[in-house]
Amino acid sequence: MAADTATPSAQFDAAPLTRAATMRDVAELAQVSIASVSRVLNGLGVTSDATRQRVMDAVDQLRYVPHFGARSLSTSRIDTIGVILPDLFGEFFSELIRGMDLAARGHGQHLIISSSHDDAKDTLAAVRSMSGRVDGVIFLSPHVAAANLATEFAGRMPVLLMNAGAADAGRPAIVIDNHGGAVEAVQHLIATGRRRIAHIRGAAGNTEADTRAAGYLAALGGQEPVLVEGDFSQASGHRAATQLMALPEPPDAVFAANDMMAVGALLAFQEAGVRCPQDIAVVGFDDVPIAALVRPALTTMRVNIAEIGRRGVERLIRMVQAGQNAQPADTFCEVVRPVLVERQSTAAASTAAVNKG
Amino acid sequence: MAADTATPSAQFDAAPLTRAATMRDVAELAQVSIASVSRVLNGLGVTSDATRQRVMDAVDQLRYVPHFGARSLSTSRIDTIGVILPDLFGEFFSELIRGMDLAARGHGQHLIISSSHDDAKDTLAAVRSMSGRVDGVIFLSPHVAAANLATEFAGRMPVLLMNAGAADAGRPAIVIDNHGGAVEAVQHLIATGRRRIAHIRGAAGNTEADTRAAGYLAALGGQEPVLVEGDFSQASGHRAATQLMALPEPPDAVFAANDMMAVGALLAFQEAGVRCPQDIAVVGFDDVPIAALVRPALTTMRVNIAEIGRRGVERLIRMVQAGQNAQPADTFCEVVRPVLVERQSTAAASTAAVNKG
DNA sequence: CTGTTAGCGCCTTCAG
DNA sequence: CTGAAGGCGCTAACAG
Repeated sequence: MAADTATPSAQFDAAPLTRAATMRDVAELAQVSIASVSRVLNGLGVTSDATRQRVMDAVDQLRYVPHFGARSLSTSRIDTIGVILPDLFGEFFSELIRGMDLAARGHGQHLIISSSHDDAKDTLAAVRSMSGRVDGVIFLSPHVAAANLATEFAGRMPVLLMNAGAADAGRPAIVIDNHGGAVEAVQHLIATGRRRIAHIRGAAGNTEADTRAAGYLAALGGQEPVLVEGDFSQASGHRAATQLMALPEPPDAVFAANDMMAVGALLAFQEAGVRCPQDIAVVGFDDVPIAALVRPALTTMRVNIAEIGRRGVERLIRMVQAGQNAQPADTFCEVVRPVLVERQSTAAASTAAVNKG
Repeated sequence: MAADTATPSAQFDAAPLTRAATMRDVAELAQVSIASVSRVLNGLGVTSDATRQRVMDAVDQLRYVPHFGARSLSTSRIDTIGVILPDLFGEFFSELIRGMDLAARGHGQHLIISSSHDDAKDTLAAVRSMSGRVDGVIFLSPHVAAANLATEFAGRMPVLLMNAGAADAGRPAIVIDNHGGAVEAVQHLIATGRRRIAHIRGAAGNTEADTRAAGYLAALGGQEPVLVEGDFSQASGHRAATQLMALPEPPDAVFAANDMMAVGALLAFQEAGVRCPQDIAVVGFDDVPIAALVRPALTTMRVNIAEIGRRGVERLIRMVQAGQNAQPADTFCEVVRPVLVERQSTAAASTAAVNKG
């Protein structure tokens, strides 16, 4: 181990703290040219072992860190991707970022994020403030029409849409297969012997709600639809379930458009003495953590959020690289299928009896 | 292919898509000097209305966006703060980022985050890859000792610690008052008439667990301590509760070191026919969303995570600014107190009878 | 293998 | 009020 503070030879560099060390400082200390320093640092070109060693020593001693802005200026690379998010639900948000960050890091990219944008104006401002410092943007805000984006970014930087409803925007997108997921949920209920399946849907006008409801209707087969509207909140699920129980011909199964409403419904049934899954089966959507914690544990359609985030980042990186090579962009829409997670809330009649806690 | 480098001025802006517009392009289009463009864009110096207008028009037309790297190079500012996180629990993560992002945006700063670092090596790599592109770093990883950080960053850039246990690192920090929170939780149980209070603690060695357990012991007063160890998971809470019920003298109240263990305990009591809050009261810690959804709803110590994130960012920004003015750094430890949220799980005997669903 | 030399895009004195 | 010119730190040709 060498001396800590500066105590070099002839010339005194006793005050390196005044200013961040620069490549030139390293070059001087190592007695080489700055070009050599650059080569060593970037592993490009060829350098003698001796030179490399001297440079590395100097770097350590000076605690040199390359100036990002300068590098970016001369390479015209940013190695950063931006993510613009709406006001997202806890678990979703963190899982998404986890997946994105993992992928980004794996590709030597940084992630700069801007969250909680609940109106179009706000969102657009975030986008603007990002441009110039990111190679591309991933977009999850449902508040800005794809059209706005198109004009804002036309030919400027790659944009990947991941908002629900971006399916046919004619731009690169990754979306969750809400329709397919709903179909599978209903089919599962049918397969486990349920004969009167209701749907607690999300608010009309919400793309996700609409698509899931459409899937429900499509999968019903000959059964008569029973629809109640909620708003994705637990309370609305509770209310909806109460309505369902009051029907002259109550259902023996419920497909809720998301887990929170399903949980609300479970509580309502419990309070009313309606047993789940014996008297009524319940399926949710999303597989939020609480789905596994409620009793009975909730069967649901799991959306692998982290995976979606990872895919998004990798896709965007490809787009960025393609853009640099002036290759034609891929503007198709990638679809992610939710998978069924079976738990107690839809156990079939025979096994249902076993349900205890 | 075609190397049409020179595009004489007489022509208009037919092909600006080849390359991002630069300040020089704007200057030419607006028929002014680069300096004027800079003045207009930054609102510095003085410019005639006419000039300003011409510049703005050109900016719009060219969709000019300043090159971040170039600006950063000449101003030696980054306007970005880095956040390094461990593998965080869903809700905590998202709330924290929400608060941070809000504060950062309010100060014209960007947030670059790196998450899911579960070992020291990984964490350090993340830190390194950030240095040079952030003005300062907020640190939440418990895996890297403050000492490592100190040497890694000594005098280079401001670092704010927000990991549990950073209280006496002698560096700027913001921590949650785990001890005080635990004390308040226990006092609440005492105040509502409980006379034998057990604690389900987190794993020994975990700073948070240790501190909360210490708070429990300190608040007990004359009561005899009853300690069971868990690991912050719901399952461990379930096991711990089972152990407690098997005691010759079972407790009439439980303070769990976090909500997930409290939920596990609630389920265990429920399965065993032990009524909450009539037979036993339960308090958690954190106030995760599920705390309000379980039945009975869980009394807990709420930690305002978003607020902590906001504070952290604002503090770091102050540190950055102070550092630029070479002012003495504030290296004290800021403490955030959790607040008690009363729900059904600790209702006193008299009101407990009302509890129904 | 190594050093010299232009810029990258922008800000900022300093003259006019 | 405006323009010209130098430099921020780094990379990437191009000579030696």
